[in-house]
Amino acid sequence: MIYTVGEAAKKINVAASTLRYYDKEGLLPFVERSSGGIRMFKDEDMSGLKMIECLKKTGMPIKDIKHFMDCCIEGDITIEERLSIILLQRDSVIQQIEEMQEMLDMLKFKCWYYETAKEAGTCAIHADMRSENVPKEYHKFLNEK
Amino acid sequence: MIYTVGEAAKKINVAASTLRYYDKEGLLPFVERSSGGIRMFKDEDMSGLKMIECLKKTGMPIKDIKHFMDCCIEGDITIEERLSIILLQRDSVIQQIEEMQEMLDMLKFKCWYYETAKEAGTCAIHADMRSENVPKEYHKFLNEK
DNA sequence: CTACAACTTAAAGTTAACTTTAAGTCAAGG
DNA sequence: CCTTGACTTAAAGTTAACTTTAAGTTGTAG
Repeated sequence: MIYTVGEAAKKINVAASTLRYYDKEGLLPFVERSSGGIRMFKDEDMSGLKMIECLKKTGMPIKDIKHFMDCCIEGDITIEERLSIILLQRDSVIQQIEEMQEMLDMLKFKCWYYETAKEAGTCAIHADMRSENVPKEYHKFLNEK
Repeated sequence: MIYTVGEAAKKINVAASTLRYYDKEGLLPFVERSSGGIRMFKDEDMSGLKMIECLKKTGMPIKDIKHFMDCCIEGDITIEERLSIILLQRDSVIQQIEEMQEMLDMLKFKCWYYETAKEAGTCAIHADMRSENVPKEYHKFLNEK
């Protein structure tokens, strides 16, 4: 199956102009062209696009993604380099998830805070709230003065 | 305890210029000034900064954060609005974590892919790899042709 | 063969979130 | 009182990642 830039873009849910931009930046060295110059995305190219999306969504800059894709084209001599890039990215994602989890905990605390305030009709309820009336998991968010 | 902009910035690990920028954008309506015009961050202001950091790190645009902080200043009449903002942000973070988890799964698969290729000395090992030699959790990443 | 939607490029424009610069002011130590 | 480092503002500059525009080409359907 062959896709044009517009079809490929729809498949991975980005704008066609984005794929053209990626191509210009060298992220798509694997994409071939028709005799008339039209980009032809093969099925195997789509997994390349998914890899790009994965690296992009996990915060890798375009330039670093280009480097990785260049390594892919270079072949087996870059296996170790690619492995170490992916290992670093994996660790980065683990950290990002941890940080997001902390942020989620804070937001959950704030949900509780505002739900409690809503019931009471005022945020003042929290000014003299006693520790034992605050769920344990939220204690770390209480203002230490 | 009172902090200057530089001290407050250090405490939450951002640049002082960033806090001045936030102030200019209206994110810090709670910060008071000395008679000479110097910003004075109180201890309670620091938890406001932490809230801003939380919203920023979870992808909320500066303008929306400003709106939230404005609501905080407005008082109890905005409790429901603040609650619904936080609920939406909480749901957004849950989705973001889910997406990151999917990306992590893909990166773990790629780690396995390159570790296997490294041992074999070539990525070609994956061309005719049989499904039963691929760990189950990675089956979803195998190219369906 | 012609129309037309979707493709092509280069170049300019956009947006968000800062960061830097320049010129000047504040406040604490000696 | 004076120096000095950190503060102040307004305005300009930066960066990344696109997006839009303009002018032209390709390829398919009728």
